[in-house]
Amino acid sequence: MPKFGEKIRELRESNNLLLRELASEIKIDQALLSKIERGDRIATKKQALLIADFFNVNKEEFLSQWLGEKIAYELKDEELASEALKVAEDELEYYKKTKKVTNHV
Amino acid sequence: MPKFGEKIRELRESNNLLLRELASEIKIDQALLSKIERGDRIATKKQALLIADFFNVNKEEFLSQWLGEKIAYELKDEELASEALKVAEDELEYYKKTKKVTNHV
DNA sequence: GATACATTTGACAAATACTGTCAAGTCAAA
DNA sequence: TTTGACTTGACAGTATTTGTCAAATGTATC
Repeated sequence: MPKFGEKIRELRESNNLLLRELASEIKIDQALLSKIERGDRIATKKQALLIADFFNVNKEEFLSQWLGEKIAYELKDEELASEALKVAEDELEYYKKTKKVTNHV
Repeated sequence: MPKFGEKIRELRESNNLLLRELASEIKIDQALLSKIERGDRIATKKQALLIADFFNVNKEEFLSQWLGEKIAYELKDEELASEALKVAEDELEYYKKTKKVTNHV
């Protein structure tokens, strides 16, 4: 399932790094990185950014994949997932038009 | 913004119910219901179901709107929201094909 | 403007979910 | 059967979400 995790694994392997090595570069536990690559856990945004930086890949694209996977993960057991995604698109579209600003994190 | 909350409010008002009355019917605090209608809070799935039942509306459609709003709410401050939604669709699509079963809730 | 009623808002404790970590587990190659 | 790479499960600590209350705001009506 996890496109994002696969991508990380590809990057890591094509750079001849061990889990342990990449984990240490980005300062996370290798067990956690393993889970992220396998799609058992979703990386945090911060982790995704560290990885993008480390491999020097397109940040927007990488983060979109990260966020997309995060959503897919959340919806994986929902029967109405694809209908919901359409609703979400519409709502965000409409929301963007009205340019409303909400409480930021 | 909140299509889902608006929908509830329309249902409630067209049935001539006060916040307090609907809240009591579905056994939640009226302050919470107010927030849900206004999009300040996202209803739980259980709550969405109770409302659908109470008003006797199409459950699939209603839940899709609920879930869609939940996602939209989560993405409201993300710049890459729409790209991410596309990624999520692809991933779920691909996931569906492989029919893998994960740990259910 | 005072009263009455409906709704909204803010703050908070309690419940729930997420994160990182460790130790033990599997697996493959030598 | 040892070694090294990776995976898995369990758990404490932390962060987020949820429900609730009290106070605030709005809105007629007298």
